[in-house]
Amino acid sequence: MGIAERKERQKAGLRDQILAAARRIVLAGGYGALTMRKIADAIEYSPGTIYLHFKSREEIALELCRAGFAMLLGALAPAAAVPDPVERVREIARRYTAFAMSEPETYRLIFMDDPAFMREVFGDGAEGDEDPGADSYAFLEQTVAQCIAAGAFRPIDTRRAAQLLWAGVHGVASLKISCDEMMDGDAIEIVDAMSDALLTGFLTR
Amino acid sequence: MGIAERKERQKAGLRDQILAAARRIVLAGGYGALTMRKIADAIEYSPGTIYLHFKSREEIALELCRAGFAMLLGALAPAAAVPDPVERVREIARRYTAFAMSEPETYRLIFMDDPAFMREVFGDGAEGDEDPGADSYAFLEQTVAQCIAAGAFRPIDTRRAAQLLWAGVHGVASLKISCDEMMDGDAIEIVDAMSDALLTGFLTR
DNA sequence: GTCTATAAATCGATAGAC
DNA sequence: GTCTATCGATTTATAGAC
Repeated sequence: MGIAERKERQKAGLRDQILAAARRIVLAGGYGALTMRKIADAIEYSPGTIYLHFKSREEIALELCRAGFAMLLGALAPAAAVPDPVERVREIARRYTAFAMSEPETYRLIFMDDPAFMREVFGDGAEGDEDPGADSYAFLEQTVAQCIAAGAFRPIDTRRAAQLLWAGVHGVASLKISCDEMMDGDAIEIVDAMSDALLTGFLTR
Repeated sequence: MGIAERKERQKAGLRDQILAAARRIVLAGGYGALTMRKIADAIEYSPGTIYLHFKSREEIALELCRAGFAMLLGALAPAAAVPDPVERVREIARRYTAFAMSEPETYRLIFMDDPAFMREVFGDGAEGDEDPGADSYAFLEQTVAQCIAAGAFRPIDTRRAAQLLWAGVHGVASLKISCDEMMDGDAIEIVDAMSDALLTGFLTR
C-alpha cells in the first residue's frame, strides 16, 4: 500500500464521517434540518469540502435512505431463525416496529418524508448489486409464501397478504411516530394485536 | 383581471383568501413549498399584509390542518347513513381512503409531515367548541362500540379495535401516497381487503 | 389596511488561493 | 484536499410611509 491507498482510505473516511454527521442531524431535527453547513460544522470541515464527496444535499439524503433500508433489513434478518413461518411473520412485524421506534427519524426519512426518496431507493434505485429495500419486502413476501406452502394460510394471494401485513404494521409504526398519544399501549403490544387480527383472516380455519 | 376582480375577492375575506391560496400551494408542492411570498403573490397582496391576519407561517399551516381534519370529517359523515354497524365500519374505511387519495397533500400535511401539527390539532388543540380531529376518531370508535353492542364483534377492547382499524387504513393510505407502486391494486380495493381481514378477527364466530 | 423597503438570517453551490 | 470568500437566491418578519 502506498500514498494512493492512504488517500483513498482518507477519502472514504471523510465520506463516512459526513454520512454519520448527517445521520445525527436528521435524527435530531428531521430531514428539514439537514443543511450542508451543519454537516460542515459537525465534522469540522468547511462547507465546500463536502462537495468533494457528494454532489449535492439530495445525494446525501439518498445515501441516508439507502443506509436506513440496510439497517432495517439488518434489524429484520434475525427473524429468519424462527422456524415456524407464521411465528416468523409475527417476529418480522415486531422487529420492524422495534426498528421504527428506535430510529424514528430514519424511519420517517425513508417512509414518510419525500416520496422520491422511497421511490428512488426502493423502486428501482438498485445499482445492480444491492437493494435492501426490495430485499426487506422480499423477505416478508417469501415468508408469507412459506405460510401458504405449509398449509397454514388459506390459498390467498401472496402479494396481497404481504402488502396488507406491511401496511398494517406500517400504520401502527407511523401513527406511533406521528401521534403517540393516539395509540394506546406499547408499540410492540399493538403490532402484535395487528398481527393477530390480520393473521386470523389469513389462517386456515 | 385587475382591480375589479380583486375587490370581488375582497368580499370573501382576506383571511379566507390566504388560506385558500395556502391550500393550493400545499396541494401543488407539499408543505415545504408553502412560503409567505408565494401566498402573497397568489392573492396579489404584499407579503407584509399576511401578517395582519396570521401571526406566522406556522399558524397558517395549523389552520390548514384544522381545515383538513374538518374536510376529513365531512368526507366520513355520509357513512353514518349505513344502517349495519359492521358495514358502516367498512364504509368509513372506504371514505377515509378515498379522501386520502383525492387530497393526498392535505392528508400528508395532517398525518405524515410534522408531528406537531397532528398533535396540536388532534391532541388537545380543541379551542373549546370544535375538534374535527377528535370527532373523526370518535365517529369510528362509536361505530366499533355499536358493533360490539349489536353482538357482531366479540367483546374486545373498543379503543384497541378502533385504533387497529385506523392504523390499518392509515397504513394503506399512506403507503399508497408514499409509494403507489408498492401496493398492487386500487386503494379502495386494498382497503376493503384490509377491512375484511381485520373485521374477521373481530367478528363473533 | 395596505404598501414599500428592508433587516437579518440562512441556504446551496462555486471559484480560486494554497 | 482543504479553506476562505462569496455569489445569488430565498426565507421570515418588521418598520414606517400613506
